[in-house]
Amino acid sequence: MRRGQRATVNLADRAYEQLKAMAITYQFRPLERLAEADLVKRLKVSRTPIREALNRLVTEGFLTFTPNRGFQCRPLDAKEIFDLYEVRRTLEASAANLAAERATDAELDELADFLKRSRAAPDDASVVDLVSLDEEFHERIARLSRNAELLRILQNINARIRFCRWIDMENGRRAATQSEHAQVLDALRARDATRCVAVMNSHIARRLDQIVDVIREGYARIYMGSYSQVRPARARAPRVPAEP
Amino acid sequence: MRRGQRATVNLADRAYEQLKAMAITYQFRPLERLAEADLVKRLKVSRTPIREALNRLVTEGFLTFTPNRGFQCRPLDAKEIFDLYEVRRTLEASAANLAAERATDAELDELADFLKRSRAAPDDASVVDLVSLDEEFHERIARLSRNAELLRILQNINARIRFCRWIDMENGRRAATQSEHAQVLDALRARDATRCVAVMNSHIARRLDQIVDVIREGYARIYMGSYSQVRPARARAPRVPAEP
DNA sequence: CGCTGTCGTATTGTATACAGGGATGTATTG
DNA sequence: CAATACATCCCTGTATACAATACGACAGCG
Repeated sequence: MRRGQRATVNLADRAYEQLKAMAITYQFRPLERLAEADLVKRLKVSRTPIREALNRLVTEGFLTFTPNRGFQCRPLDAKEIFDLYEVRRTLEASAANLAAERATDAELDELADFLKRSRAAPDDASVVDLVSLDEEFHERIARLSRNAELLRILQNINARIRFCRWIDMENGRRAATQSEHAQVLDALRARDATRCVAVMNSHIARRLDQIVDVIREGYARIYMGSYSQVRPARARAPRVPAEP
Repeated sequence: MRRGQRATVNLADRAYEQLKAMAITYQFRPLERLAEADLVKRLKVSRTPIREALNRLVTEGFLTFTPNRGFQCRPLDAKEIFDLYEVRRTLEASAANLAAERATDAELDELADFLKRSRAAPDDASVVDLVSLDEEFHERIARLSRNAELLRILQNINARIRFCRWIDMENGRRAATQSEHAQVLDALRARDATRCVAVMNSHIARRLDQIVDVIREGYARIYMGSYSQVRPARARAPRVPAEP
C-alpha cells in the first residue's frame, strides 16, 4: 500500500494496518490511553515500528497524542464527524463536477457496471460490505476527477467516518443509497455538472442531520463491543501523495 | 504547536519544524535522497527523532518514501500543484460559503481590520511576508467557517503550495490580491453566500492557469538557490485534528 | 481533615547497536 | 569488448538500552 511500488512488507507498515483497523472499529475505547508496552506484546514487534505506526495515525487523525503521555484513542466526537461530513460533501460534489467534465464514456460505462454488480449483492449482506460498496462508488468518481489529492483526502475522510456509516447503514439505507447513486450516474452521463453537484450534495447532506443520533448509537456499540471483531473489507489508501 | 497544550519541546518536534521548513523552501533538490546520517549531523539529534519527523512529512505530502531506500524530496510537479490548487479552490469556496452563514458581525469587523492592516504593509515588503498575509486572510475565513477539518486540510495545502505562491507573488500580484480580498469581504458582509463562492472561486482560479510557468520559474529558483535562506514567517498548523 | 511535598514506579523520549537489503564496482567469462 | 555474477560497503529497518518525565502513594504539616 504505502510506499509506492515495492512489495516488501516492513513491520511498521503491518503495525500501521493493524492499528488503523483497530482504531477505525473503535476497538480502543474513546480517550483510552494506548500503552506502547501493551502494543508490543499484542503485535509482537518492538516499540520502534509501533511508534512509527502510531505517529502516522495521529497525523491522519485516527489517534491523538500528548507529549510525555503518549497516544490515545480519538474521542467519538459529534462535531468532528459533522465537520468531516461537511468537508466530504464539498469534495464529493467537486469530484462529481470534475468527473462530469473529465471522465470518458468508457469509464462511465464501467461505473454503471459496478453499480449493477453492487445491486446484485445479497439482501443479507453485512453493513460492512454495503458500506464498502458505497465507498467504492464514491471513490471511483473521485478517481474520475483525475485529481489525486482530492482522492487522497477523501480516502482519509472515509476511513475516519466509516464507523458511523456502518451504523447509519443499518437503518435500511440501502435502497435510498442505490437510487441516489443511480441519479448521480445519470447526471454524469448527461455531462450535466450542475446536476451532478446538486444530486451529490443532497445525497450526502441527508446524512448530515442524523449524526448526533448515530454518535449516540455509536457509543452504545463501542461499549457493547458490537463491531469489535470486524475487519475492514480490504486494504486501502496509499499513504503517499500524488502519488508521491 | 503540535500536540495540544504542553510546552515541552521534544527533539522530534523540533526536527519536524526544521525539516518542514527546509522541504517547503526546497532546500532539498527535487528527488534528492535524504540520508538519515547526514541529517543526524546537520540537526544534531539521533536518527530516532529524525525518522519520526521524516515520517510525518511523508504523511503530510512534503516528502516521499521508498522502502529500503529511504526518504526523498518531493518532485516539484505541475500536476500535483495543479491538483492542490484545484482542491484548495473548492475548499476555500466552501469556507467562504459557510463563513457567510456562521461568522458574527464582530468577526467580520476583525477581518476588515486585518485587511486594512495588510494594506499598510510597505511596498518593498518581501514576497514571503506578502504571501504570509495572503494566507492569513484565507485562513481567517476558514476559521470563520467553524470547521476544524476544513481548516486543517487547507493549512496543509497552503504549506505545500507556498513555494509556488512566492513565485507567483513576485509578478505584481499584490494589488489584484488586495482588491479581490476586499470583494470577498464585501460578499461576506452582505451575507451573500453565492457571491462569496463566485468571488473566491475566480480569485483562486486566476492562479490556476499559470502553474506551468510558475513551476518552470520554480526550478530556476531551486537550482539558483534564491529562496534557500528563507525561513517561514511563523510557526504553524497544529497537527492534531479537531482537536480530536 | 485536607493540603502539599517527596519518593518510587511506570511510561515515554532518545540514542545506539546490530542485522539485512540494495547498490555499486570489479572480476571473470563468453 | 560486453555482459553477468559476485563481493563489498553503505544505508535503512528493527530492537533494545538508557535517560527523562509524569503519575500515584504516602507521609508530614497546617
